[in-house]
Amino acid sequence: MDTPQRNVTQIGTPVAKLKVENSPVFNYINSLSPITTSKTISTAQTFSSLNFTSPPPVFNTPHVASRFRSHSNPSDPSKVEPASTEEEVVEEAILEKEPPQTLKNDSTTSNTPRVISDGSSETDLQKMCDDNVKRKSDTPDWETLISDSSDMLIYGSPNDSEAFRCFLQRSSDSKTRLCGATKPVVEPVSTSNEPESSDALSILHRGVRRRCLDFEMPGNNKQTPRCVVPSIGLHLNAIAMSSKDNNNVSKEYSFSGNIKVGLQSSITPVLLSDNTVRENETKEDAGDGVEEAPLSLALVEVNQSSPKKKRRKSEQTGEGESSCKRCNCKKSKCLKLYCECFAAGVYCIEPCSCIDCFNKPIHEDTVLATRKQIESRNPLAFAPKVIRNSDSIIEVGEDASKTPASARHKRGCNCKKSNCLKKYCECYQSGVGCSINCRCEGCKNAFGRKDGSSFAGMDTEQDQENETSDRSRTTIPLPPSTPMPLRQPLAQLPISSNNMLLSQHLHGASGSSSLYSSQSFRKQDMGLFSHSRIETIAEERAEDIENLIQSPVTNINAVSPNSKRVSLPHMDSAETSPWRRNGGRKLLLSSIPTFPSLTPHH
DNA sequence: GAGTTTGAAACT
DNA sequence: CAGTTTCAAACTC
Repeated sequence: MDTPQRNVTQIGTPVAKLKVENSPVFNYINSLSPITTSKTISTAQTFSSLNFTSPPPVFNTPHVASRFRSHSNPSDPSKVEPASTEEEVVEEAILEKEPPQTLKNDSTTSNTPRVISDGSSETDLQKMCDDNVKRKSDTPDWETLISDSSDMLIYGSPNDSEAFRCFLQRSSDSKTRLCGATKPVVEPVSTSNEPESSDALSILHRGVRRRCLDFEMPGNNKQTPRCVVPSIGLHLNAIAMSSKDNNNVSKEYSFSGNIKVGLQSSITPVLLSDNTVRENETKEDAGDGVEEAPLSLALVEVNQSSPKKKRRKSEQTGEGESSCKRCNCKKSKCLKLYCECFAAGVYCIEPCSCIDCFNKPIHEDTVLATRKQIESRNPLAFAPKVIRNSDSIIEVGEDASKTPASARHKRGCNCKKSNCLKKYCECYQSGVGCSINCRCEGCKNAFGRKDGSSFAGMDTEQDQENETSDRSRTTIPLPPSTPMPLRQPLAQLPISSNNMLLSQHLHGASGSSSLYSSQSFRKQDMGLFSHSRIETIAEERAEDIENLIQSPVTNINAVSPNSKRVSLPHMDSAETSPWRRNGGRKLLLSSIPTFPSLTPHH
């Protein structure tokens, strides 16, 4: 291993050249197809096949290679030196221990980062992903290992900034994602100067990945940029938020799980500090600061019993205790969105009371396939359901102070009988007000009515006075866990929007041109940045975060031309979605394209 | 804890 | 795309 690595690494340096040329490795490399062959096209196709939109022309991101290098270098840390992308790639290929596969080598030797440019189908990618995982770990027990080992092990992303970087990279270069998919191993370490631990981390990360369907939670700086799950990837959200117990949080899927959990799960309207949240989430990891929300949550739950009761308990008590989603599916095999775990992008875990569950690492393939299928039907199926905007959202005819919530349910609810006053209502459940996206009847959402005319406590009852005015007057039941003021700075992260964008991008939303994609990425990046940043500075002043979030774009998008409340631009991802029936929404969405290009927020 | 209600998801 | 069915959570008793 050392030899090849060294040689390869040194390729390009005059001194080493002679040695290298005599090296078997070098010979081997020479025997390969031209290294410089660019497979950008095929790569694009690959993405296409994956339903990814064609990646922006930002392909030659060296980091991709470097990222992969990380895990392959542990054997020779000293060799970790700035090398060209190609070199790194080759190096890795060699270290891969895998027989020289034409395809792979082709791709690796191309200028394009090691995206598998063989045009393999997503299925293939998934397989490859699995293969890679297996190959690298060489032990099928990682999963078990991971499960057994505490999350401490798992979330060892040593470098926040690295994670963040990864996300940026990913967002700016879909290829990276693919790479990640094909190379599930996380390599935040790659550039983190921790070669000696890279292996372990990789392993751990893999474990994590297996633990949850999709841990990409950009906001979670703790999270390793495990450019992982082939297809999806978007459920960043999910995960963390998975805590259904946090009534309000449940479906928010914010990037910054920590923050959001704190925000919404909290009984108190006060934003919980990151620490607070952390404590609730994972007491085991207290202080560790490296746990990832999802997993930690899951782990926490493992220690719990009677999911349902616990959940209710939690809800009722309003405890900030967050936990993973726990389902109770009986017929869906936890492979449908009915299943909260599945919907949240996490595997079912012990506390789940599901029957015949397939949503487990063991059935990873099935899960992924199913997800893929669902996403093909609705690209945003796994996108955050709640879009938490920044304060920029302007409530029509409302004083900002009256704004029920800065967040809105992506698709809106369709309540008929609950008046949006019960958790049947997704808006209410999420702790957000109904919006024009909603098709609810007799909306009395305590967090804000569809017409944006009321807010719990200050409900004027003027509108809708006709119907059940008495009811609404009586008392507007608040959700189990008292909703926090949704205007909390951190609660307004444009998080989900990113998700959606990502989603769109990944699934090649119709008509998404390169330019568009690029813009999406911009947004994404921006959002990611925001989130990551937020994560990173979780303890910094909220105002800072707010500033961070309130980008021009956000502001612009926050308001529709007619000043009506508008969903965030990412909604545009659903612009053509068949499942969007609401005409009003379409109208709003149509205005999106007019938004000025996004500028890199960082 | 069992049964009912509800609305999202899935299906046709 | 609308109507219907299925499903599981939320809720009630």
